[in-house]
Formats: sequence, structure tokens, C-alpha cells
Amino acid sequence: MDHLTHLKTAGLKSTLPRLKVLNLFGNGNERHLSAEDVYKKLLASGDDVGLATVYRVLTQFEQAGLLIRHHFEGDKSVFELNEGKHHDHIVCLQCGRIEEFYDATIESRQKKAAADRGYSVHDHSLYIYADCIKPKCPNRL
Amino acid sequence: MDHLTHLKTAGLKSTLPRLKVLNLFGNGNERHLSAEDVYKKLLASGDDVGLATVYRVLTQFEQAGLLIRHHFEGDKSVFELNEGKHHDHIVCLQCGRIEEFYDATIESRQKKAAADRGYSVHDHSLYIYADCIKPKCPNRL
DNA sequence: ATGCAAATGAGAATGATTACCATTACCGGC
DNA sequence: GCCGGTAATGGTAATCATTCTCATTTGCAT
Ligand SMILES: [Mn+2]
Ligand SMILES: [Mn+2]
Ligand SMILES: [Zn+2]
Ligand SMILES: [Zn+2]
Repeated sequence: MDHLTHLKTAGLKSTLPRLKVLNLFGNGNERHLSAEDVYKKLLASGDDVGLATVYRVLTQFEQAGLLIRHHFEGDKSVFELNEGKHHDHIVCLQCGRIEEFYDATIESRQKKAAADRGYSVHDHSLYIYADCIKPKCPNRL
Repeated sequence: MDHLTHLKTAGLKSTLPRLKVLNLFGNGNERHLSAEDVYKKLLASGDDVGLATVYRVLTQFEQAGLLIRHHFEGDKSVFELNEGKHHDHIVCLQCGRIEEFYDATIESRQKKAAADRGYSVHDHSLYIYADCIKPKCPNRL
């Protein structure tokens, strides 16, 4: 399903700002972007989109299920394209790099923990804060 | 170790505002409190402490290891007494109730996930967002 | 008791996000 | 393709949590 179709499916008009924002997610760019990131990238590429619109559109896309919002440590929300495959994150405290992983055992143990206590799970967030120790981290110790 | 000793160990002067805040955590109160919660509870009990001081003291206690800071969904930080036993949280989306749990398998799988990818773990946060389905939830569906 | 560095608290400042609202851009029907 | 109505946009003001500033107060060691 392409971006235009995505928008229609979500009941959202296909406007220029929305298409521009959607294009940012999934074009070689980092997968995980804050509102500020999105705003600056659009400005840099000559696409003028108001900051208010960026915030609005990101929230709309989240509600439409196109994007996923994350609350890492720190004050700002971070978004990524929802490609249907749930995963969790390791965040490098030195360089901010974000690595994704999926562990079926962790997932099932979470379900069990909640079910055992009588909860009906909506979703969950698991963030591991760590340091890169491999050479890939530009700020490694 | 009592509160006064705790403060000294942390290299913090034993001041009235600090003792009042510390007393809030561990007196039948909810274990998990935001800065605003703390501020209002102090006001309600006639103990006037400035909001700026509340924020300052909470951050100091966190850095001293006396409190743990959580970033649940939503904009505000939530704190709880650090009693040395790590645990994760289930948050009811209906009533805000917070339930604690610990799963050794989840913990070890996390360590392994990070180690396998060359990360040195600092800490992690795991929040399960759910609905109470047992009668205990005052807002249950 | 005295002195002084550290802590407090009222209010200003900040940073992220949202609300307002006048202007502009989609989209369906001529 | 042109029009009209409605939804979307974007500049700016407002909000909310949190931090900063700095004059005043307090804890604590002498
Ligand atoms: Mn991701
Ligand atoms: Mn807890
Ligand atoms: Zn790194
Ligand atoms: Zn509940």
C-alpha cells in the first residue's frame, strides 16, 4: 500500500505536508525521528511545513496507526514508521544510536505476567539503555 | 538505615523540606508519585515546601539513588522509593493503578539481547499498558 | 552563639507541545 | 476546468512541566 492509499484508508486528506512528512519516514533517513527532527529535515530540503502542522500530522499518523510514538528518556517524543512488526529498542546513552530487537520469550512472558494478574494488555514499551562497546559507537569509552 | 542517615550518606544536608519529601515515600501513600503529587500532598498536610524545591529535591534523591524516576506515558516524571529490588510495572489505562512485577526470565533475556549485540547495559524500563479486568478497577469496562 | 556555605522559594525563563484563528488548499459536483 | 464548502495549514499565543535566578533563610561546624 503506498502513502496516498495509506492516508485515504485512515480517512485523512492527501495534502502536501502530510505526504512530505510520510516520505521522511522510510527514505534512508534514520527510522526514529522527533517532531523537531522532522521539522528541520523538511526545512533543509526546502519543503516549508509549519512546526504546528508537523506536530499535528505526527499525532494524526500515530492515531491512524501509520506511526508509532516512543517515549525514550528525555522530554521529546520520537516516531517511527509502523511496519507491523513489533520490536523493542536498545538506546545507546553515548551516541543516541537506536538498535531494534525482538525476543519471543520476553513477549510471551510479558503477556503471562499481565494475564496472571488480571490485566488485559494494550501494549508495552521496553527500552534498554546502554553503551555501545563495539567500534560502531563514535563516542565509545 | 533511616532517612536522616540516608541523606548524610548521600552527602545531602538534613533539611526540613528534604525530610518531608522523603517521608511521603513510604507512609501508606501510593508508592509512585509525580512532583505535582508530592507538592500537593505537602500543601494538604500543612507543610509548605516550594514547588522548585520539590523538583530539585526529587532530582537530587534520584541522583543519590534514594528514588527511581519513571517515564510512563504522559508528560510528567513519576518517582518511587528505591528499595533495592528491581521490578517492572503494569499501568492500568483506565484508572492509572500501577502494579509491580518481576520476571527473572525477562530480565535475563534482556541482558542477553543487549550483550549479543555488543551493548553494556545501564538499565532498562519495561512498562505494560493494560486495563484492569478484575473488580478492583474502579473504571473497569 | 556566630558565620557562612548550602538550601530554599517566589517568580521568571525555558523547551516541548497544543490551541487559536485567519488564510489556504483539497475535492466533489457543476 | 471552475466553484464552494469544508478541512488543513501555519504563524503566533498559550499551556504545561520543569529549570533557572537570586534574594532570603537555614543547617551545621566552629
Ligand atoms: Mn524501532
Ligand atoms: Mn514500582
Ligand atoms: Zn553508541
Ligand atoms: Zn484499573
